[in-house]
Amino acid sequence: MVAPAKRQRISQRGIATRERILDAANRLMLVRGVNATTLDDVREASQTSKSQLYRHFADKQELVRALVEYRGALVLQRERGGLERLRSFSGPVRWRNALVQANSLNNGRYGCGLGSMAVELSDQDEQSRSMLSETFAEWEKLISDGLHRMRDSGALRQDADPERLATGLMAALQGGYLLANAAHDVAPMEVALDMALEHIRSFLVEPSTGSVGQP
Amino acid sequence: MVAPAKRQRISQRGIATRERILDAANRLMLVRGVNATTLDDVREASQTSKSQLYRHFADKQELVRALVEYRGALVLQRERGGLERLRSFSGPVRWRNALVQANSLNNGRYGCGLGSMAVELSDQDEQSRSMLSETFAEWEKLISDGLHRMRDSGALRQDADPERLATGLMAALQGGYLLANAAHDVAPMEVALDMALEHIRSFLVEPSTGSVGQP
DNA sequence: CGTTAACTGGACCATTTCGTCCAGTTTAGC
DNA sequence: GCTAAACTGGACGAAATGGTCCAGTTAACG
Repeated sequence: MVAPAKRQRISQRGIATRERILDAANRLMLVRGVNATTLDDVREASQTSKSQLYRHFADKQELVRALVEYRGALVLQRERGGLERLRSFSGPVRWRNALVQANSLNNGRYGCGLGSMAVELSDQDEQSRSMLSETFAEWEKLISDGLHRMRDSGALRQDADPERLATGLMAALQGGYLLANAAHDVAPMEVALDMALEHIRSFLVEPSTGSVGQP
Repeated sequence: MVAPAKRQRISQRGIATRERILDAANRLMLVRGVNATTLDDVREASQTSKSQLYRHFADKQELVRALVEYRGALVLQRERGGLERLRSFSGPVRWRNALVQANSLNNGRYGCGLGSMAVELSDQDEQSRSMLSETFAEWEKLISDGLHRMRDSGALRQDADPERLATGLMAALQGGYLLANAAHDVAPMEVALDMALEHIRSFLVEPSTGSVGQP
């Protein structure tokens, strides 16, 4: 006989507090990294108190895991918008331009919220690693779905492998973020993405003549 | 008038101790990350004591900076061997195979010693970031020098841009490391490197017909 | 409205972690 | 060999950090 699950009454205020904590953790941990951010930092930035942190999250690890989910949802939501209507090759190009522009606003700093967590957490918390891996897979699927559509519509050759192309593009993006962050310069990210797009372009049925990325 | 710099007498034993500390820090921080590794961890793994740590390094930050140099020297030394005699396209392919095989031994875990430090330190210690950025540049130069030789010898077309190709290859490598680490599977790294090699291959004067990476 | 549980602020505790100090040992160089 | 400085072990201190507790406030719901 199982004890009836104690139903948790949750108020609007509570939800808002939880959101405020996650948002503060998100911002702080993006620039300082997860391990270098303390709970007191989060508490202060979120205008809350210790007991609230521990009411909403069992411990720091749980907060971090919640942040992994939070960021994953943000990224996937953002990407769905940009990738959903991939049909011609101009789609990936616009996608590239948006990412480059966003990253150039901080001169290449901070990198990808998911990628940096993956580096820091993969060998530290198996559950976070697995969630991040899952999120990357979904992200890649958004890309490969678009490439599938391009192939079905005849824009891409039949021998193009959307899954491989999507993985390559994702690796170029993550590697580009990493190098751009180290250099404090968005240029390596541009070069990396252009390489991946060029690679996709080589599978177009009717390759255009212009080079990628420089209008 | 400047006080004469106090010449530091250094013994063989001291050198060995310093080396032992760096080696221990290297191993520990590769798997746990820099911030999650404590000085006590390093002390224990290196079979030394607190006072020795602080004799050889002013503080943790200095140890980390020394480790950045240490790893940079290791990687560049290793890479010089593999990249120095790049002449034909089989060179990069062998290089790829060696990296993939090494990474597959840990099922994709741990990633690149330089890349992971770059993610963790770039927004935390400007000096480390700058050293890492410098090391990446030297690494890329080893690659681009090889590509230059391939171009001069007529293997690569004249319109190939060795610097851009090298940056793209490095981004693919780093992104591949990152995804492989998150997935605990070397496969994404293979796909990423193959994409970059395919891109280089597209600049060959006489493209071979076989695909890259699967013999 | 009144009761109950969610919520809040912040004092407080325990541990971890960086860093210091010092008494004793070993080594380099004369 | 002798001496000075490098070297070593480990006890110790102080601050940072994760985590607990509780008295009081606010909101949900009959």
